[in-house]
Amino acid sequence: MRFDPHRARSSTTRTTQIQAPPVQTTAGGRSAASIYWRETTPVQNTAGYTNTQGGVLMAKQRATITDVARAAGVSKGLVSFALNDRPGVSPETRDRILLVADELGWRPSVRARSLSTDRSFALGLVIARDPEVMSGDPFFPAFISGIESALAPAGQALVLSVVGSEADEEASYRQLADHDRVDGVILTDLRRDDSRIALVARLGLTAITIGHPDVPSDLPSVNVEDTPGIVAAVEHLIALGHRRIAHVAGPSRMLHGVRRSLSFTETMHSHGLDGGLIIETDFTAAGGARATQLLFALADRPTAIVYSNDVMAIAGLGVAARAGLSVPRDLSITGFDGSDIGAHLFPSLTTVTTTVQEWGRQAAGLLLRVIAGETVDDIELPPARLVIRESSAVAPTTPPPTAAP
Amino acid sequence: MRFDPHRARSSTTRTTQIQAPPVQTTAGGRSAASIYWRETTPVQNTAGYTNTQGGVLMAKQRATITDVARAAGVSKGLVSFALNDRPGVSPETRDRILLVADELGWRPSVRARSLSTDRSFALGLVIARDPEVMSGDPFFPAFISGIESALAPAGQALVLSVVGSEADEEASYRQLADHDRVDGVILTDLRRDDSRIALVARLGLTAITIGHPDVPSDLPSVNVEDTPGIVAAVEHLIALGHRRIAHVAGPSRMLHGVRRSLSFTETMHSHGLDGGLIIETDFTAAGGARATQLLFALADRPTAIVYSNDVMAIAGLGVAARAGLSVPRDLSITGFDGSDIGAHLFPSLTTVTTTVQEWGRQAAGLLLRVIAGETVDDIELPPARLVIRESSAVAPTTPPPTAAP
DNA sequence: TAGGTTGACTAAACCGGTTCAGAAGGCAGC
DNA sequence: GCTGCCTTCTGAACCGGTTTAGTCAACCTA
Repeated sequence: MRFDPHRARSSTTRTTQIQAPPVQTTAGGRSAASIYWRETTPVQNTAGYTNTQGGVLMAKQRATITDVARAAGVSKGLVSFALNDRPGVSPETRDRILLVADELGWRPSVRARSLSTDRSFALGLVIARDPEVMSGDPFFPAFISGIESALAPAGQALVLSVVGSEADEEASYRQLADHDRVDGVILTDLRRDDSRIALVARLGLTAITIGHPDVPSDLPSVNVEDTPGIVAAVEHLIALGHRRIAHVAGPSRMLHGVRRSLSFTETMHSHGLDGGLIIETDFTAAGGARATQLLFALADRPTAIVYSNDVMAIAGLGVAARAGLSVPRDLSITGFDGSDIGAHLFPSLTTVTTTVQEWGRQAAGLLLRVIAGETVDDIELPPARLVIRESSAVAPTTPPPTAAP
Repeated sequence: MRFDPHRARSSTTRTTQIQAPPVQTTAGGRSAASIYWRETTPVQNTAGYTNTQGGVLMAKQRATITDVARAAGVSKGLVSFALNDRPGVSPETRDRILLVADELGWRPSVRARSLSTDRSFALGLVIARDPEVMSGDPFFPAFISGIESALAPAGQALVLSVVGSEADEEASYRQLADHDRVDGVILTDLRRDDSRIALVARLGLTAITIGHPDVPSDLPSVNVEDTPGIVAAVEHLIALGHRRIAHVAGPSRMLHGVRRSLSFTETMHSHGLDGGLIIETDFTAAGGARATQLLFALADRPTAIVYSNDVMAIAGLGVAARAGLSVPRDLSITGFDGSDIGAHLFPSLTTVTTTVQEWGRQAAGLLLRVIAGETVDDIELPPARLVIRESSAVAPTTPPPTAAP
């Protein structure tokens, strides 16, 4: 066999010595060395070879398209045609090529394909959240798991980037684009006047958004109506006799935060109530607790609080209990997220739930179609809906204790 | 300009028509079309070109190494040498090449580099958890954010795979390997007799583990001692006078679950107490609630419960409150995770905390060094430590109500 | 002055795919 | 028999890097 520098090179990077000579191993050191065998499928890979050379076990190489071509007695190009279901290949030849490819256990090299087709076969998701906020937030695990369910069958991968600040976020998108890591990105957690809409255009990244941005955007989107959830929560509380209802909102620079606040106010108005009190905070437990304390300090504290996520609502439950208020007797509370834990609290949490996993699945599917060049429509998912549990009940008839003379 | 099929091809995939002719757009349909400009840096990219052809705006192409070579008046190979800091390039030439590369805004193509060097410049993480379990679990967000902090500066990416079952998990690793997506993977959530140790070897994936597997393994690992946290929790409770202490454990097929259970029992024994009661469950809120109910049904119910995660502990607090037990007066509770929300409950949750983000950072760093071929040592991180809050207090002196005649 | 060495550099192969121009052969039509 | 066309297939270019063999001039040594 001819000595091929490349083959040798890639082999040594793919293999390691059976036993590192002691002299190379520093005391206490350890290398990740292990002998392995690149797995091949059914029949023996005729293109593979084994060879010990200088104590190095050569890894069996994966079959390439050239191996398939040689084994099938045709040219590389024809193999490519056959494998990509393109016309110009006779049925018999096509079958033979497919058979041979299968026998050799051939799998296309995503790397080579990427280089020649200028595609990455991967999608990107950049999450810009303080880890502290992300912990306890049930959104991303479910969302990512939904994305995955659409990606894996399509042979695509998800490149995830988690950054703490919005400055790092831009760098992250830039790196994805500069390195051609992904064929498109999913923009989530839209903000007011979100600079990412322009950024992805500048970077040449194909993108879709979760929700409609508030800036002109050509990007397709997957939409979930938050508002029916908030409306339902507020109307539920009003129906229970509550009149002084407060809203603990997420950051107002987040679009969904704004929308929830807005629909909170609108619903209050449409029932002839004043706009209600809105406290803006940051989605963290600490923020939710602080906001709740502020509300309790008011002369006429609200009899109900609509929180814009479950973590803050749970913290609110804690603050209420600590203040000697009984929920729901003295105070009703609603959350937003439908997180699992809410059902197991005492009192269990009335909340708004959405099918986050489905968002992920639909978003990934949509983006894949856009990348494939299809003409797509925006996707509307079932609106958020209210789950009534124990933390909401009829408004107290007596004035709340703190408002008593 | 010569017509170059490849350039034309890649251009059309990278650009879209300024305005899709109405006839191509189905009613209500919308394409993600947008004009963009692949961003280049400082000086005008002399290799770029603009051109309208048949109504299609050609994107400015990114400078390639060939462009740099031409502009610097040297060969491709020499440019590669200069850019990779390899010997054999005169200082003046090197400087000139670097200058030219910078002026052209040249960025190496990760794709081309991947193909020729047989590396992916990415790490993989496969998470096999039911999304329901993952929601509310503060581990992964923090862990991933730690990984990212080590990866981004190194120009590496994280390929994440979230699957629901262990069967899908194997397929996921297989796909990462088959597609050469990553240079290595981080194995977390080790199980008893974990098949992944053998799997990654078979697949030829470089890997590290979080914690020591219970099977022979050559893989380097990042280790965090769980046990001091559990030991501290149990000793804390014993010091408070508790004698009947139960443990609500995670699945026993998970190694960390086993270790926590074991050190629970050992600590009990070493203080002359019986092994305590251990209920195995699944880390979900529902599981934690169920286990707690079981414990309450006992004739001599425990006066303290050590939960192996915070979600279950929080559910336990709910069950206790629902049963009319006051925590910590009638029952002490400890969690495990140090999740944010625990500090804001009433009573706030005594828990065990670890620096999960640091695990991620160290794990990614270690794996990168292994991939780079360095000889590495296992990494030991600071052990978990107990955070005492309000949910644990002196054991009740009177027999618990349910045990009363 | 011939021969050997060194340093800087070029040319070309190579990674593993995709794509296109064109060759070869078969067949129909005139 | 010639032309034209279609189908099937080959050969080669190409994506954008990395790496090696080899060229060439300058310098050193005997």
